[in-house]
Amino acid sequence: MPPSTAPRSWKEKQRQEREALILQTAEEVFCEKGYHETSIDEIAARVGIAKGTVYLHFPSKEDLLVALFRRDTEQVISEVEAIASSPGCSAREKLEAILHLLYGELFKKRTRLFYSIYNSPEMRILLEKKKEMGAHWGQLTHCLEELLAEGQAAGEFDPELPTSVMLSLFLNLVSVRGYERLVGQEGLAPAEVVRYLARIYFKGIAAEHKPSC
Amino acid sequence: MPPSTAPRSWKEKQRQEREALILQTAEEVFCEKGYHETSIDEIAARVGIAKGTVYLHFPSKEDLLVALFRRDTEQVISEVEAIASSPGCSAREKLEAILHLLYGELFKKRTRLFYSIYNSPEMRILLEKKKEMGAHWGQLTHCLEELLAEGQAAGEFDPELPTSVMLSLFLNLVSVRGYERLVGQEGLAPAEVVRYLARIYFKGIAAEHKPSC
Amino acid sequence: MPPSTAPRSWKEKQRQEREALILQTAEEVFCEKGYHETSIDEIAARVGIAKGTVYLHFPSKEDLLVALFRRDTEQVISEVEAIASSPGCSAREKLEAILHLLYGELFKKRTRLFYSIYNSPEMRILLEKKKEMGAHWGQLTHCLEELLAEGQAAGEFDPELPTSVMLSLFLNLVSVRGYERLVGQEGLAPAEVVRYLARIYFKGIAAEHKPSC
Amino acid sequence: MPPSTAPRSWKEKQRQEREALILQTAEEVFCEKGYHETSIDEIAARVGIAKGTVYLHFPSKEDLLVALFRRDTEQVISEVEAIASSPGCSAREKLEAILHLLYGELFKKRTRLFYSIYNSPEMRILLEKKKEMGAHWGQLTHCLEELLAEGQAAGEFDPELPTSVMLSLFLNLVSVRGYERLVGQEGLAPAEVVRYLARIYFKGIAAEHKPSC
DNA sequence: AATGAATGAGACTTCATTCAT
DNA sequence: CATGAATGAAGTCTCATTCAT
Repeated sequence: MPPSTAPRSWKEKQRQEREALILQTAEEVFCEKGYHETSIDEIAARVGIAKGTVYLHFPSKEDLLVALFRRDTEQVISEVEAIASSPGCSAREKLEAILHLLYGELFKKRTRLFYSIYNSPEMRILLEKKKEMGAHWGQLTHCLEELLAEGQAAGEFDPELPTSVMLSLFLNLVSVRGYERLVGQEGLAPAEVVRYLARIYFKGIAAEHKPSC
Repeated sequence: MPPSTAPRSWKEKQRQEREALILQTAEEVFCEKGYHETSIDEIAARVGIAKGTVYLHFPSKEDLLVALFRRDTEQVISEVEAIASSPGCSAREKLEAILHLLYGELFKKRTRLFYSIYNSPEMRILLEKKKEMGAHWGQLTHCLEELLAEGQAAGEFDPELPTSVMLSLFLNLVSVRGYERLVGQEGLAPAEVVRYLARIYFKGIAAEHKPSC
Repeated sequence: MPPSTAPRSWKEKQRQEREALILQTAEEVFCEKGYHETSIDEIAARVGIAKGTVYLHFPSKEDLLVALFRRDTEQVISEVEAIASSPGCSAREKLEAILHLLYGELFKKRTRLFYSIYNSPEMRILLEKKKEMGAHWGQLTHCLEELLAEGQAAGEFDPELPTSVMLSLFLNLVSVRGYERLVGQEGLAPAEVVRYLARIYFKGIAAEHKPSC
Repeated sequence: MPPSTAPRSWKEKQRQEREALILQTAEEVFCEKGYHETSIDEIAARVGIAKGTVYLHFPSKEDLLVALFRRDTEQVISEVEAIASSPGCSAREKLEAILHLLYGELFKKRTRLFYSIYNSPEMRILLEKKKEMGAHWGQLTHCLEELLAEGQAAGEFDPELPTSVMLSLFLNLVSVRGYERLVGQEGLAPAEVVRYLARIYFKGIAAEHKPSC
């Protein structure tokens, strides 16, 4: 007997797989062409299904975007929270791990659109209409902010800096443009880029004098 | 006889003023609603002219966006270059002045859309189609990169950091989201935000003072 | 062995019951929302079966409407003919009984859609496409026309009036709008309305009593 | 100088003519095929304009129907009220004139759709959604009801009959089906039909005994 | 027999762009 | 020059119908 949270049947499983495939494809096309320049027809064609089938899974194009954003946000949140709650690490180590996560392999697959949405006014307007950004996004920033405050309390980070400023800059360490420029054009390895960015950032926010000096 | 760059006549002057007004208005509406959600009709209506008149100045909606981007880029470039070529200042002072420029009063009026375009895939795709980003944008990044390299050469900045990484991060100091969060929601003064950001950034990229050890 | 017109088996009986239920439900929804605004999905959902099952009984949405019309027409015809062939009644008495029938309890359940179809161009066009109105409907009007002619021959009704005009007006005594206005809004009892309508109609078509002059 | 109610210019005149032409054409196609079976494309094609042009005049297909209904209702109301307020005529004479009006030349051109809408549940639902039926239609029925009451008060009509019943039946004297049957199939002249209908109706509602007998 | 996921034709509607006035 | 009515391509979404399970 399957557990209660598992798909009830093979049909249900197939359904979820197809839904995931639509999301995956939509993400690709949205990234390539942008939300407005993408037609449902094109997504359906790439998946290899009919237009109407997309609407069986998502009631509108907007809802497709919302679902995408939600999926990516939840993915990122769960991974970030896992890192944040790992014991025995300093705040800096955790934040650096998060940076690696966002900049690493995951980046190409999931976080791209996620960050595009974060920075594009067009998409933000759409998501705000659906009241989607608030809850999830707030959860993520809250988690990061706590890590930063924790670091300040522990004497790792400069306590005079407002955590909101530190947070804002931390979020801006990761950017699609930066990725394209440094990894795509300059040919740097993502891990290398992260190392440099972390070096600059954490040195920038470090507490002035360590007591032990 | 007027100089060659000046409007040849009163008519020409009026024409240029109207063009500037259209650009200004388009920028407002694009920022408010996003490029695709904005109709030429709405821009014309806000300016108080007919739709056809917009097309006397800009051959297409895309070209309107391009002109906007070009105007803003040129504006920023000229101001940035003015700062960059001011004598008797260190690289850090110059870069800090540029940061103030981008984050300051100007931000609300001009740089907003400029930065949105920079970060939104939808708009970048459009501009790349028109092959507009390259030249102007390259000029700006080149100018900044030189300042950073200059600083490294002068021993101000850590010479081990790739200038491209420093540049990328410098560009990400300014972000619409950050502005909205810090200035809009948290109520910080732009100048204050810049002071914090600069403090983190320049401390982060500062050269190690090995001599004093 | 069951007689030939009876269901051959329990399965067949069940099938006919389901078919009747679909018809009944379709009638309700068509009346509520109109034919075009009603989806097969909604009918199936209200019956509690799957969409495909509806198609096992009726090959298309149009055929569903046709079957509905046929069912109602046959019902009305059989009842009307029963009244028409009852012995020992005057034409007027028979027609009045028919009026009561159409306006009475039956009205809410069955005749509503029937009359809507009769008066709505949208539905008449559909039925004419399927060549359904002719036969059945002709049977009904023919029956009524004979009663009217019978009444004229018997000296009950004015022989100078064309029976076609009398028939047309008789048919228009019953109307959905009239029912809604008089019974629904004004709160008159259906029987009362029929009494008034019959009083006007039969007085209007009564033969002149020249002998008594 | 044109009067203030006249079109301000030639442009405006042309606009109104085209709008009338669209309405006229829409009415034809709606009558022929029914509202839902008619596409905006077809209306535009018949008028000889592009689809988009229809939308310059009417914001939606529904609004086109509403405008049509309003135009026809206003037309009928104004003519009916003109008759109702003509001096020196009995109520019966006035009502008979109204019947002639509705059944006459006007019928083919304007009143057809008007009456179809009145009797079709599909269209009534649409119009009720737009809250259009109430005001205008109420004005018309009120006017007729007053005439009937006036006739009762004057001793022309049977005072025992509820005016609402008389009104309802009066409205049902005119019907598209009846017109088609009697004028279209039987070949009776409209005026002749009206004469018969009026004869039946007014005899049916006549006061029992004229005092002068 | 029953289901309901999949299909795809077709409807409405928008809006960038053109052009006669 | 300026206008704004007209255009029609293109997009989103619905739903009657089919068919594999």
